[in-house]
Amino acid sequence: MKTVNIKVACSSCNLRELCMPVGLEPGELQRIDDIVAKRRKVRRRETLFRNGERFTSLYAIRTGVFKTRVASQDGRDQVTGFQMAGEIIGLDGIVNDQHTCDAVALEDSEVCVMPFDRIEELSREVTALQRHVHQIMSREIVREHGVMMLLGSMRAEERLAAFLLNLAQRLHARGFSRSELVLRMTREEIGSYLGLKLETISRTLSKFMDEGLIEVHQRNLRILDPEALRRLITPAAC
Amino acid sequence: MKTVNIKVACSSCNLRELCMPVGLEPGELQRIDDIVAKRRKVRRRETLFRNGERFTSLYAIRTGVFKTRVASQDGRDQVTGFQMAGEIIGLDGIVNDQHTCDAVALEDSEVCVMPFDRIEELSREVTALQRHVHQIMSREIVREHGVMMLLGSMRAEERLAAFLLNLAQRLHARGFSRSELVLRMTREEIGSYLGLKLETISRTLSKFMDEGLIEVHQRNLRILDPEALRRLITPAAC
DNA sequence: CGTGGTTTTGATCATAATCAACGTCTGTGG
DNA sequence: CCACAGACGTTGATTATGATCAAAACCACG
Repeated sequence: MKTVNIKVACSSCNLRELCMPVGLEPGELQRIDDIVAKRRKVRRRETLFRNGERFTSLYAIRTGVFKTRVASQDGRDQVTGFQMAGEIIGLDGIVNDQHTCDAVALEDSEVCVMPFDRIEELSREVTALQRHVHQIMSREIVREHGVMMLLGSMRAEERLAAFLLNLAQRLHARGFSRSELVLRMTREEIGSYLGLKLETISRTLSKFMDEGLIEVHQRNLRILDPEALRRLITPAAC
Repeated sequence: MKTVNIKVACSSCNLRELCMPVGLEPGELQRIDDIVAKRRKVRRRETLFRNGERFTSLYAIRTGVFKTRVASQDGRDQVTGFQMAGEIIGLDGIVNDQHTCDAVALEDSEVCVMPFDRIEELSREVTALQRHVHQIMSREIVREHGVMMLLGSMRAEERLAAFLLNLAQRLHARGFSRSELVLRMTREEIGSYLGLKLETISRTLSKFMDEGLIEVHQRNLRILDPEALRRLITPAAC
């Protein structure tokens, strides 16, 4: 486990508009700096935490991309999300003081480690932080509602279109291109997330390409016709 | 909107082992009584809150059963959960100060209304309450991971078996029979929750009956062979 | 420059959706 | 209390969607 003890302030972090400090006053911001105990590097394919491990901290992603996955007894597993810079992971561990999923880095990554007892302590004093913690958890619940909608009532093309648009939108919010992106995950991981097999992902991407909606070469993807993708998701929007 | 202002104490509520007061000391319990502003009755088919409504409160279910559902633009909707006595609903509203799903009573029901600003205020002082609020939200996140697993990687029979066992287990925790239960929801609602059509639910129930796993007459259901249902979910558990 | 993981594409199959008809229960008003 | 309408549930026949099986191409990496 690689950790770095150099203290780096949230107040000077370029993610402060996306991450934990959102909406805090300058004075409050300084206090948040204290809860980031340290940083930790996680290399590609390594786990940040695993199902069954003791829960101690939430993690703010500084760089890189993670997937979270849950496993059933018989080995099947389900990707429950892909997380990128500024997003908080580890919330699943709070309820039983142990993690219930694995967090795996999809590329070499770095996270800020925030011991949860420190968060609880500070959020008793800093109202804005308390509110923010509640919002982060609520946002995750709402996101999962969206995934349930996806998995429960959309067809393969709709799921993939929604996935690509969501990815592009989140990357754009982080200063990347609105249309060009690199898939950090395999077709199989996308499939697991969307409840489809990797062959279906591959075929559907090819279909989107034939129709001129996107351009894909390997993991590099360009969205050519975002409006057409959006129409796929909401067909009855006449 | 029917509301009742008679104050009823959590401390004397028969749900105190399941609901908001879990794990609180007697002294803390009294303070929680203060956050239950009032009760509200919701009749069958009526909504407790709707997508788009201003978020003000969390609700603890006292009696009855609810479903929550999200809707896509084009009218399709997805049931995201069924909630019963002692469970807390409304968490989706925290992030944007407005609800993002509908909560519909499946039978005449009653909830305790807990204004969220009061909860936040009190949980700054009562550590056990703060912890509990975090656990409730984390538990919901973990539950939704389970639903994603269900929807993403299980077949119709597995989904329905898991659903029935989960329902029976939760009812049993509330003092009802471990094996006998009344489905408060239609086949269509079960189907929406499980990402299946109502005909598939009906057929699969019939199949379970033919195989002697359950007995169904209308909404009345008896689990005859819980072990066999469990084996359906984890086939490779040899 | 090979080796293994990843991706594409084709052929076939299985599962659940769809379409359709009928049966059954519930609740409401006469 | 009964009759009726409408919602709910069951079952059958057929179809569509995506899974599975298989083979080959491609790429990244050591």
